[in-house]
Amino acid sequence: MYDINWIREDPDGFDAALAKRGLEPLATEVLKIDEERRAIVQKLQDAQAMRNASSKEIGKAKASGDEATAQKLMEEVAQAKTVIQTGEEDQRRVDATLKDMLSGLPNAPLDDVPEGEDEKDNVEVRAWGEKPSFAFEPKQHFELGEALGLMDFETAAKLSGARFVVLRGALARLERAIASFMLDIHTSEFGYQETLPPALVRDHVLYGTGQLPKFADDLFATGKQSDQDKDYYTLALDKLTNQLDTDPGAQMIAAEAAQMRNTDQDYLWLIPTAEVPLTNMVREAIVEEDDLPKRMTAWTPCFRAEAGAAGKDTRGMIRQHQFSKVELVSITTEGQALDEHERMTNCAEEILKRLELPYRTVVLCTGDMGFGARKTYDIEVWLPGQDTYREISSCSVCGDFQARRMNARYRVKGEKELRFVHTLNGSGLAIGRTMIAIMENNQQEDGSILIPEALRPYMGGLEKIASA
RNA sequence: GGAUGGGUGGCCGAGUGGUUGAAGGCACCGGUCUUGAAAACCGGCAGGCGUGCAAGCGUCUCGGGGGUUCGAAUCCCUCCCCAUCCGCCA
Repeated sequence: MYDINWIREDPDGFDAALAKRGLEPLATEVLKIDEERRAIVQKLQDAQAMRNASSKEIGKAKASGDEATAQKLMEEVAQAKTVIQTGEEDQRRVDATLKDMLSGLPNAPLDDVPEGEDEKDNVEVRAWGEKPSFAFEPKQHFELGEALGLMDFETAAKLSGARFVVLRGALARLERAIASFMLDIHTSEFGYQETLPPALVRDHVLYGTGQLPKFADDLFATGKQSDQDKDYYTLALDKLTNQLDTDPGAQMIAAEAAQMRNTDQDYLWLIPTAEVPLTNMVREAIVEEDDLPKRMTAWTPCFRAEAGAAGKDTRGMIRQHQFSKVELVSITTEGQALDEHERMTNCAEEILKRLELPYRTVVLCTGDMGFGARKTYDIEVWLPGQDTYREISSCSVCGDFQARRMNARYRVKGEKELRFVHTLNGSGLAIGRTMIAIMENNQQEDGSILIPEALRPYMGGLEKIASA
């Protein structure tokens, strides 16, 4: 969410930010509405001031028994009332228009973010590790996993359809081992507090981090009131429409149906990432500057519907409706945010180093960045089976974009002033993709997989995953 | 799912129609005292929006929306949320 004051001060800067995102200029339109809004507010407040002053006078006049004056004032106030009523309606309307307009806009990229269309224009900032060489043709993770009998897409499809997987035995344990390993490092070495948040959240929480209102199609929603119920109430309303004028009973039923349809009670969303609950920990709160940065990490399942992504990465575990991830979130002051971004990215990279997995880090170009980000580093791990780098972590600094949506602020030390916190999030790392990388990089000619040294304590000392 | 009770400033908490934007306490900030600290005492301290160079002024906000009234934290309607007990349940 953009600061309207900033748009007023620097409309060209605002339009330039939108241009970087490939959007048409909007400043003129926004400022026109803003001006309209201020005119409405001014008029409304004048009327309210008059009403308030007169009301006090009425009180005094009545107290002193001056009924004539009181009566005259009351008539004046009655006239102001219509002005107030329409003014309030106008303000609500124009506030909503402005909010709709601004809340659908992606965050402004920082100046040092490269401009570009899509992932082709991302810029590599560093690479680490040596790609393994094989005396044989390296396989893809699903070939290895299925051959081992520990990765089963067919059974998963029976249970849940496409884009799910069943892991068994050592691979199932590997998921747990990787997650524990990551959490241990982030908590004991990097100062993140381990957190176990809910995986179901309310819609305003998703609005806070920016998934709603624009990306509802990428999410799974759950609820006791099903969509069919809603359709039912809608249908009932349609059927009743032509009876409404004549039948009071129909009116009552229609009112009830309308209410049921518009009620989102018990309606929750599955989180697409732990970023959502972790970042929202500070929503509607005022934190002390001394408590920042606040660092949290969580291992959670993540759920993504990704309606638009059909046909991409259909084989294997790369793109699933459910996967788990260790997430990093930092809540910082304005001044801390950029350093924290570098730090967080290093925390994520450190995991790959300890797992001895080659990777590169890229800066996403303006066209490839997520909705809420001002700058994003993607860490891409080398996958020899696919002969390519694949994203395994995404670390973003969001400025105060999410904080404005959440109304999350901090008190500047020694001052009265409140400011919006700055938020950052990063994967530290995606578990499934880490598993894939281990499998493909550490595969042996016989199809077995060497477990990285660092993980062996988490695997009960197991050194190699092989078929029984 | 059933029954009740609630939602007030950073936190706790008083307040049932007229200088109450809100007592009191805690926290925080400044000061007096002290070698220093604590304690004690004095003072300050809600947020948003509008306007103004600023001091300030105005306005809104006591969960959200609507209503009654000259006037609402206070009365009415409605929605949301929370807590407790019972039921169900890992």
